Amino acid sequence: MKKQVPDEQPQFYTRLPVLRAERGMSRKELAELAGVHYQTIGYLERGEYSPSLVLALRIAAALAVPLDAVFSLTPFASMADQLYNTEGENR
Amino acid sequence: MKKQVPDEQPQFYTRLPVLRAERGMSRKELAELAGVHYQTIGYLERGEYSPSLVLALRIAAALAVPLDAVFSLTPFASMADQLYNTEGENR
DNA sequence: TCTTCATGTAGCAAATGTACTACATATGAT
DNA sequence: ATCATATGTAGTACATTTGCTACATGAAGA
Repeated sequence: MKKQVPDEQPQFYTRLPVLRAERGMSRKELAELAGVHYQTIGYLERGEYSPSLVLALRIAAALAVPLDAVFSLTPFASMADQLYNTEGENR
Repeated sequence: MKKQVPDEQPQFYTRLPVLRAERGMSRKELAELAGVHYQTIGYLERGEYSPSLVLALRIAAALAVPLDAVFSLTPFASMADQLYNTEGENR
């Protein structure tokens, strides 16, 4: 069964929605690229469960970025900040 | 149940044994750093099953390398080759 | 309005990850 | 010879992931 409410604090953080938006992909498209069910992408974006390593690797490959750019144990800084904002402490 | 014989071709490749050896860590030590059971590390090194994303991230963190340096969907080139061998095609 | 597409919610069934315990073997040190 | 450590094998139990199906909603367009 899925988590109906994400009451627990997240096990991981993801840039999936951002990266997908940047590429103008729907979940369905990304899912097909990664070879998974399109609902699975939704569950990941909503943090309803955390993926397996191979799924995460396939997603990163489909987005053409290293895995650490998509998933992390610690929160991501906004990419805009990283690019344009000197104040951005986190990487 | 675990895979007794790795008859299927691997879902992923790992440098875990090499990296662990370089650091002179036992599986037990690494397991404690990553917060998992020490048998779990063994299963991963033998390719008996593939980890969850968070476990993989914790292991990479314990080894102080990016995840892509430890796990990959495609085979790794030897680090020695990468460092000393111009012929090394793969990264 | 009707249709399509993207997204959310709900549930079930099957596969898999992880912890844990126990035991076997090899190696190195004392 | 004994002991400790590192590693492999086996098996059980439980939680979680994943695929899949179905239905609801909202937005965009014809």
